[in-house]
Formats: sequence, structure tokens, C-alpha cells
Amino acid sequence: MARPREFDEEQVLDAATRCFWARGYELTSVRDLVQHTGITSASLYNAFGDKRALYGRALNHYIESGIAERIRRCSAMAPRAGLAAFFDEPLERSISDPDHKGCMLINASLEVAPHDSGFREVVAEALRRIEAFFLDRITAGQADGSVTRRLAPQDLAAHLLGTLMGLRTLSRVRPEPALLTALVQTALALLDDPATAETSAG
Amino acid sequence: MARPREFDEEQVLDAATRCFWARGYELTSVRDLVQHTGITSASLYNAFGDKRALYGRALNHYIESGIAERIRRCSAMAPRAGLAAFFDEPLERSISDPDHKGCMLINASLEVAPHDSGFREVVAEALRRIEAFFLDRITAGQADGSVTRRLAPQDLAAHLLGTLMGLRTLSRVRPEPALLTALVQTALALLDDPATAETSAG
DNA sequence: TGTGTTTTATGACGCTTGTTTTATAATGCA
DNA sequence: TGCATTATAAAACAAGCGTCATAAAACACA
Repeated sequence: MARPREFDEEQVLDAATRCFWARGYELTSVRDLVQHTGITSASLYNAFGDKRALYGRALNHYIESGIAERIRRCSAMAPRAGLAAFFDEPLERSISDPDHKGCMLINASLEVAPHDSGFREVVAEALRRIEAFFLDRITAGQADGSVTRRLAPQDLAAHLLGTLMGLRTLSRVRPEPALLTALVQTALALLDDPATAETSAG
Repeated sequence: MARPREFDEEQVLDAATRCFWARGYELTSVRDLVQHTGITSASLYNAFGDKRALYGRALNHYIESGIAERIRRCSAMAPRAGLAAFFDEPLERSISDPDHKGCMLINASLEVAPHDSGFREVVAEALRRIEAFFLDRITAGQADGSVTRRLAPQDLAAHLLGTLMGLRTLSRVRPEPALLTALVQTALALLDDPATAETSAG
């Protein structure tokens, strides 16, 4: 019993996510958001609250549609293959994205998480989900023999999580294909048993 | 033949570095800098130029006094020991720093480097120096047998660089000693030959 | 066809930002 | 002792920030 929205909330959220992803929280002004979403600031405040709340929605949108989806997809694969596949997309993006935006979640780890305890928990929780995915697939891989048993699953999971964050951080400053590929492949090599490992050195 | 400075430039630079390190570039206002350095904005602008130039000086100060010094120190050690020792300080700081400021260089990688090509080159160059240190010690370690020859030195160096950046990024959101220690130790385990490796799993 | 309710559009709000201006104080050299 | 030069102090500058008030517009329902 009122005037209906003239904009698609999801489209606006998509546009806002692109803004925050590309330029971060501080460097994205409300006027930028108004310009890129196509709606006025009044509509924006009415629909989403304030800038911080909109960023929260955008970050959550990124996590659910970008990362959680990839976890789901890779969880359906064979353990060792799923672990490798999980790195395919971020590696490919790190190399091919002309803007070098990196990963919005990992950008948030350094930009908003340290200065906002609410967002810190959101980011930490997302990272825990990634770690849990690693742990799950490593455990499964050790069970079926595709992942080495020489190292504890928790240690391997922590290592892969660190590798992922290092990849996305490094990619924003030095998006060199050889460097980033070496980083990922070397980290993944640790999953293999020395005997079984295909020697790729040289 | 003029009025002399009343402040110690190095002390001011130290204070400014602490500000930028703790809160980053955008969140540190000139008024913050005035307050923590103890000099007026006029003196600050007269001595350093503008905010961006002061940040540049602070970042450079951090790199030279913090990182380059550590590289020098660890380069004097035995190869394998020097590589491990290089991670001691950032790991210890990641765990014990109550403010979780992280590493100013790696903070800069995500905060200023992507939006300022001048700073991007400064950061990239510093990362290249770290990578070069890794490469040098890995090569030396492979020569004296303390580092595995199963993997190419460039790959191992890229992997350690990524590990360092992952450590410092992860530490700002999840500064959990067990997690961060596992990350570093597992990465370092890759340097060892499987036969020679002391099994620390379990 | 009104009435109530929500969304729009426009513009302005107060505040903080980085930076500069103006004037005064302090020195080295002639 | 002046003169030239530079540092200091205090305030002000324009511009941009996030946010909100006001009023017009568009619908559902009576």
C-alpha cells in the first residue's frame, strides 16, 4: 500500500559491491555509489541504512556469491583435485584482472577489519569457513591417499589459508604470472607425498 | 643564516611512522600527525611537503630500518637458519602486538599501492628485495645441503614471499598463535628434504 | 476518487579533510 | 645593529565528506 521501488535492489548491491571492491571503503564516497548505482542518496539511505551498512551488505554478498559458492563447487570434487581447483579462480583472476582489484574479502582483512570489530568478525568467520573447507578436503585426501600423511591436517590447512591470502595480497602489487603461479604450485606441492610427487623442478 | 629547527626530524618521522602504521594512510589525519608529532601543521608542511610525501618518508623509514636491517642480520647466518630466523620477528610480533598493526609494508600493499603508482613501485621494490634475500639464501642452502634440491629456488622463494604476506595479512584478523605458527612452520618444512626432515606432525 | 504510505528528487546541513595564509619569533651574516 | 632568511604559531581556507529535511510523485486500498 505504497509507492513501489523503481530500482532492483540486487542490481544496486552488485554495483555497490563493484565500487567497494575496486576502491575500498574509505576511497569510495557516497557520491560515487550514487553515480554507479544510478539511484539517489535518499533512496540509498532509505533502502540500506548508511554507508557502513551498505558495505556490510556488499561484503556479505561477495562472500556468499563469490566464495561460499566456490567452496561448494570444490567440495563436490575429489579431495586433492578440489584443493587445487579452489586456487584456480583466484590465481586466474590475479593474473588477468586489468584493475588488480584483488579479493574483496582479503582487502577487507586489512582495510576495515582492523578498525571495526563488527567487520573483523565477519571477515574472520569467512576465513574460518575457507580454513574448514581446506581441513575437510585435506582430511578426506589423507583418507583416500591423495594427500600426504606426513603433516597434520590443521597445519596444512593453515598453510593453504596463508597461501591464499599471500597470493591475493601479492597480486595487487606484483601481478606477475610466473611469481604467482610458482607460489600456488609450490604450496600445493606440499600436499603430495615426496615419492608420488611429479617432479616439476628445474 | 636563519632560524633553526626546534624539533628533531627523526623523532617526528618516528612518530609519524607509528601513526601511519597503526591506522593507515586514509585514517590518519594531518591533525592526528600534528598531535602525535608535537609540531604544528605549518612546520610539518614546511619540513616534509604534504601528507603523501610524509607517508613516503615514513614508509621508506620503515623499510630501511625495519626490513632491510633484518635482511642484513639474517644474511649473516647459515642459509637454512637465516631463512627460519627471518620469520621469527614477524611471527612473534603477529602474536604479541596487542594492537595487531601488522607489517606497515604489507599494509601498504593493499592500502596505498593499488591506488598510487609511485608507492606501488616502492612497495614492489621492497618485496623484490625480500624475494632476492630468500632466493640468495635458498641457493646457498641448496649448495650446502641444508635446503632441498627437489624444488627450484625461484619457486621456493615465491612461496616464502607469499607465506610472509599471508602471515601478516592473516595476523590482523585472526592473530591466533597456533594458526600462525602452523602456517610458518609448514611453509618452512617445504625447505627440508623429506628424508632429513624432523617429523613434527601429529 | 480521496487517503495513507512509501519512494523519489533536490538541495542543504554540519563537520572534517588537506592545505595555506598571515604575522611573529629566532637565528647567521654583514 | 640591521638585513635576509627561515621556523613557528594560530587561524582560516575551500572542498569534500556522510547524512538528512523537505516536498513532490507514485502507488494500494477504502
